[in-house]
Parts: sequence; structure tokens; C-alpha cells
Amino acid sequence: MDKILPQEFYINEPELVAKKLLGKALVRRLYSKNLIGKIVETEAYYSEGDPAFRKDFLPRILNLKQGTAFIYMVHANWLLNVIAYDKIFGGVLIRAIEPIEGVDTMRKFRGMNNIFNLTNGPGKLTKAMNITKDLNGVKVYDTKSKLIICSFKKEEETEIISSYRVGVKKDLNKKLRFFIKGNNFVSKLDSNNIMA
DNA sequence: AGGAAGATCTACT
DNA sequence: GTAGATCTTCCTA
Repeated sequence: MDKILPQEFYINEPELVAKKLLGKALVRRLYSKNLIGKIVETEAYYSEGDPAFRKDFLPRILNLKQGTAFIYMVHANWLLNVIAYDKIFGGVLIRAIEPIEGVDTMRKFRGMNNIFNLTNGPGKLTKAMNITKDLNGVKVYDTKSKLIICSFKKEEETEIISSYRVGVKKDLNKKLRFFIKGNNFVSKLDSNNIMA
């Protein structure tokens, strides 16, 4: 990995930040080692005007600044978001990563062996990296944080595909899910969601 | 104190 | 492709 992304990176439209986060490094600092994954799938969420937005989140997120982690429980899974917005409040859900470093530790946390099944889903990657409510509110742009997002030294050429969001019943007429084309670690490859 | 909902996952057919 | 497990937060009483 290379440099930590500055807080300004997250002061932008969620949609733009979601796209720009693809290919970046998600780094989880543990006592002895770091777990590193490349972000390969994200979704943008808005507050006002977004049918997928849950009003009950409001009290918990309104004081969160851009570039902080927002972690919540759904269906017995912790999901990781990074607050990112310019004017209207919003954020980016990290949906899948590609394991880069600390793979054995991720296997242990997941109790799974198949590398393609370790981090290819929002609830899976949090388990693989031991991300829980404890990390809610950490600044992912701060060197001292236990969870940070960096850029890689060599940024690879990536083609981005967009589709409708997963698990959202009444979605906007807008494709807010983004993933890296051809990557084997994105969460769902069914035909409903791949609509370039 | 209890129940329902939910941006999911696994295991099974 | 579907059922059942799972658990935290919010709502009602």
C-alpha cells in the first residue's frame, strides 16, 4: 500500500466516492499484523430521497463526519460504510474486497477455506477482518486508526461496471452499485445484477 | 419484556 | 432457488 487517502477524498458525492474507492486498499490493523484487502465492490447510499435509506439510522450518523466508518447490524451481519457526501448526507457501503495480506487470519475469522468465499460480501468481509461496532466512528484517514483506507503504489487499470443495488426492494432508477469488471471477488454474479 | 424488521449468509434441495 | 439462522436496534406496552 501507499498513502492514506485524505479526509477531503470523502467530501464528494457518494456516487463518485464509491467509484473512486474501487481498487483502493482497506487495511485492518490488528495487534501483530495487518489485514489488507483490495476494494472491488461498493454501493452509494443517500439519505434524503433514497428509498433504501433507513430513518432509524439518523440519530447515529448525523454527527459522523466525512471519512469516518459507520458500522451497523443487519440480519446478524456487521456492514461497513464510510461516510461520504458533499451537500446531502450519504455514504458508501463496502460490499466486497479481494484478500491481499493476512489471508490465513481471514480464514480463521471466517472458518472458511475457499479464498473466493472469504470476503465476497458485505457481511463476510467484516467477519474476515473482525470489524464490529467497536470500530464505529473511526477515522479511516487517520494513521492511528485500526481501520484505514490507502491507495496502492501501482494503480491497476480497472474497468468499472455499475448495476442496481443488491437487496434494495424499491431502488432508485439509478445504478448505484459499482464493481471491478472481471474480478472474482465481487459478491454476486447473477444476471439480474450485471447490467453494464 | 416482547416482537418485528432488516443494505445477509449458509446449507440444502 | 429457497428456508432457516442469526442478532441488534427500534417500537409498543
